[in-house]
Amino acid sequence: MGFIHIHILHHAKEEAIYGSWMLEELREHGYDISPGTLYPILHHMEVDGLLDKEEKNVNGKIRKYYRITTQGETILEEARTKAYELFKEIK
Amino acid sequence: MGFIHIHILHHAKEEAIYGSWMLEELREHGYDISPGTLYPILHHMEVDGLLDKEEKNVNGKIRKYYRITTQGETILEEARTKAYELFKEIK
DNA sequence: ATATCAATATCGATTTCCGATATTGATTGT
DNA sequence: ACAATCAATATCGGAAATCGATATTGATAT
Repeated sequence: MGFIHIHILHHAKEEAIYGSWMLEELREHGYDISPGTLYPILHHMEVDGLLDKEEKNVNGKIRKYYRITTQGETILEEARTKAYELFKEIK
Repeated sequence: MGFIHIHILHHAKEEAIYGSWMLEELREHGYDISPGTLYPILHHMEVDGLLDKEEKNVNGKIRKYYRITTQGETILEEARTKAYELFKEIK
């Protein structure tokens, strides 16, 4: 569970997200993640029951939207707490 | 530059640190880092000029203390700012 | 000398990540 | 109807990071 996972869960809780949007979001915060890293992570998190997938047709293209699950929210809270612990150490 | 690096720089700024102490410190915060990961990182950060090494005899054993360098402080500040950016996103 | 002990170092195996390229699939133009 | 288009997603071989079990170090005590 790295920073990327936490961010995915966080945004997937606020609204439905999709891959390339998430890539752009992370890039804006200085995190250049490769698509070859992100997409497998999204799949894995779906299989693990942290995300729900819904396919939507947007401008004639299929886009896969992910939303957080109840289990994902639990994991997010745990990860948030842990990240905060670490962060307050160094701030 | 992951979280581990930031923590190393942070603690090496406050006081001289050594490998196994750092391992314990991270473990207490739920980060189980392998010695096989940490020691090469310390060496690398020394070569990169972020840490200064000083060997000391403690209870008849040689211990290698690391302190942050001026360059390391610069890097730490940058990393701290970036980490804060990311953290305030998810808090 | 040699046994001891914590700390440090090593290295082959595993896992994770990169990034260039391929694939997908509904729409548009002809 | 069919090919071209385009953004989004998927793939996969290579590179890099990490693991963890084991080896090494070196001053001290016996």
